[in-house]
Amino acid sequence: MSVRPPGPSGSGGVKAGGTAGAEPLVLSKARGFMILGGTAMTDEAHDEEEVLEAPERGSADELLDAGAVDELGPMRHSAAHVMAEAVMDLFPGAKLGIGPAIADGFYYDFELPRPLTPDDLAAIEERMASSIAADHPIVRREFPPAEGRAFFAERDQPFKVEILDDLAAKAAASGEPMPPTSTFGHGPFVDLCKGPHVQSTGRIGPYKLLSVAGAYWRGDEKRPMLQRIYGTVWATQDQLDRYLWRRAEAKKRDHRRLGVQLDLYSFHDVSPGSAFWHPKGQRIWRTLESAMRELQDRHGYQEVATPILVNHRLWEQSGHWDHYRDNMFILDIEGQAYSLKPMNCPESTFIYRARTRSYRDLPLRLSEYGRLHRNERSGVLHGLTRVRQFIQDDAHIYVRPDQLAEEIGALLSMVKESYGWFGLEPRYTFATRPDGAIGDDALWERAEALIRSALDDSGVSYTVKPKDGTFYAPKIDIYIDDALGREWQMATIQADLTMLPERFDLTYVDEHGQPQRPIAIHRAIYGSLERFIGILIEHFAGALPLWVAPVQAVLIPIADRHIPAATELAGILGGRGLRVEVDESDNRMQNKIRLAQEQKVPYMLVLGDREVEARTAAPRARGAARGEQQEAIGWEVLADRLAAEAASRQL
RNA sequence: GCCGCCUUAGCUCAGUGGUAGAGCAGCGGUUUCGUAAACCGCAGGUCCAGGGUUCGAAUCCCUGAGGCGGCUCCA
Repeated sequence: MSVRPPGPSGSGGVKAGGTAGAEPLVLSKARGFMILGGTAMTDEAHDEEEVLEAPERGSADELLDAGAVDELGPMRHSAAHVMAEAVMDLFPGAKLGIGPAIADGFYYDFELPRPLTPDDLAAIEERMASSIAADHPIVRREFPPAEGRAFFAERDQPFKVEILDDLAAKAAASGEPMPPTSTFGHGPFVDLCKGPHVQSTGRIGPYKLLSVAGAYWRGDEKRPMLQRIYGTVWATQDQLDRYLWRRAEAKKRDHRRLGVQLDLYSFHDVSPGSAFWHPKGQRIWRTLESAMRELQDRHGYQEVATPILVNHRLWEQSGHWDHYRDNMFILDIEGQAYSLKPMNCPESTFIYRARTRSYRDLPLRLSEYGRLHRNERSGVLHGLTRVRQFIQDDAHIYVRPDQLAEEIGALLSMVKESYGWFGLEPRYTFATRPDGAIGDDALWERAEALIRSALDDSGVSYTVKPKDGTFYAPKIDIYIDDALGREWQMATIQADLTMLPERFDLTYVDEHGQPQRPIAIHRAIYGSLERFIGILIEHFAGALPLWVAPVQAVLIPIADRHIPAATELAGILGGRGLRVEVDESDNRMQNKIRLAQEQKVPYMLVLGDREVEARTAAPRARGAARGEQQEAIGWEVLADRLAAEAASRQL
């Protein structure tokens, strides 16, 4: 069964995913699933049982960022105004916050006498329709500043007045004259607004209101909580339908849903924000961990392990007690405050200081897969991507200042290599000193300059996030988008001249016998293993590449008499390090295939009388089209091909 | 943490004040099958927890927990 995107067929301008990664086994190309393209798929409507098919190499970006957005901005902004008009109409006395266009739509914030319900959204949508049908011209009007303020004050719009007062204050501070108050209005509605807008409300295309959410006024949790209505609007009904369809598809590849469906992990309220890893999920984990260990071994890392439960004195020394205590789980043990470690870094210094370090010892690369606990506020927990306990592929690298740039270069290449194993495209940011950081200005300036030049030397493009560094170090952060377009931080590379080196008084002896300060690089490449696996599952819609798949092949005996041969083949494949299962159930072959397909197993190997006779098996790739059949292949050749495909980490 | 919504069988969900339901999964039996669902039967429930209203609560109210959508936060 397939799912069908709405709209006319063949008109989608977006590239489809590639084919299933099945070159060694499958002669004809498996059919890629066009998750965005307009290729109409078959079948009647299925409700609960829709199978999510993966665009094999489709990225989250393709899934959500399809379709040009920029030219839709004015229309979306106008739609926000029309929605505000409708809300003012239905809720007299509503106070308006702000209402911008955003990617794929718009929102508007309101202060209302009561919470909105889904029925309200329907009523607002309906009221919007009449304003759009009336095709009111959208007109800009300027007022002298005082008049503008009075206009919104008279209409009892305190948030608008606050915005104007802030503009006035800013103008006064800079000595510039206060600009005139710009408004846009249509029909009876007037809003403080710089524009631009479409010419009239009739130009607003098909729209839909999506959700209501709370949002602090001006993003400040000390200010009132407003009600934010999110909506989407497009130039054509077809575009709107497609957007809604894409949204539904993205939801289907949510790792929280797929984790249950694929039996990888679960969450239980006895430990909110912490995953229970099932056998198959743990296999994914081990695969990723051993791949990273291998990469680290090649790059001269040494693995260490440090305690999880630590006396708070350590955190006082590191600065966490002052800067991070709210996020730490603290326990009283015989009258002493202990904490579950939220980071590995301070403890690595004990290993550094275990003996006198020579300049010849550096770089000293200590890696650690330690379990970390962070007390995240309940409202922010989110599947595997925001948890309270997790494991990082962490490392602390102690270098001489002259070695920093080269080491960062090596790290960037490790990121590139390992993300390439999954076809992920990282985005880089450079985060600078935040307010309230520890350490003196000179060290920060030096650290930031060193990172910046390492970044420039490496040739990667990056954006700067001012004041987004940690309290002890500027950093390079690497981001990925998930299936729903949310951005997640993955890898991080931090150049620490202050916390570990200064607060723990780390030294090495230079070639003149003098003590010197090393620099500590904190880095994690996957970042949190939990988060990385969650993102991977969404990226591949659960259809993990052969080398990561928890079950790489299911052997399907057609009848019970074929089970012994299937078991024998499973032994051969297992002997080659492949993870395989034999389906010994008394299901019919078709059902065995269906179940393996639903579990997104990369290969199904069918054995019937012909195959058992010839000691072959008929391979079927997960991406194969319905009805597609492959020629049987001899067991040894099959084992060679599968093992080679897994070893090469082919996508 | 804040605002709103949600929580019924292992999973997906129906049930809006009057005897707790379906499909899938599970178990038993029959079937041994050629590329995405064989057939018959059985069993399965603290209707999230606690309190209240009512003759009677899965259903209405209150409190709490967890989840979802956002906001804030995210070393």
